[in-house]
Amino acid sequence: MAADSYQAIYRAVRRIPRGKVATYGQVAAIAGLGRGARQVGYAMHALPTGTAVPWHRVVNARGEISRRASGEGELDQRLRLEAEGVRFSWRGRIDLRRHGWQPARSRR
DNA sequence: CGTATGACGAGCC
DNA sequence: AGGCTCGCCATAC
Repeated sequence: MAADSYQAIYRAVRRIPRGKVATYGQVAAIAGLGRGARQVGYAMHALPTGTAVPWHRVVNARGEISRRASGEGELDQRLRLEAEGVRFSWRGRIDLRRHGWQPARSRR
């Protein structure tokens, strides 16, 4: 089984409010992994189909949907986000200034 | 226990 | 601006 780290990551992802997105690095920091952004990606990849975790709200630091082995998931993620009101730019990027989730105690 | 891998990130060319 | 390389670190083999 995957380590508890995954559970911590999923917990962090669940905190992301609807209509907002968080970066892998951000989730990693919240989950206590620090710079384990890659591990977050791993955890997402390990998610089963039909999971309750809002994995689609996790994007990379550029506000784009990360490239994965199976290209299908990318489209699914975009559709889910748009359904929540997240707007994509013509280049397929999300405006993090607008949809980027900012957990309490964090400032910019 | 050592090596390889990867849904990332920041830096350099 | 766009593309390539190196670094971080947990998981898998």
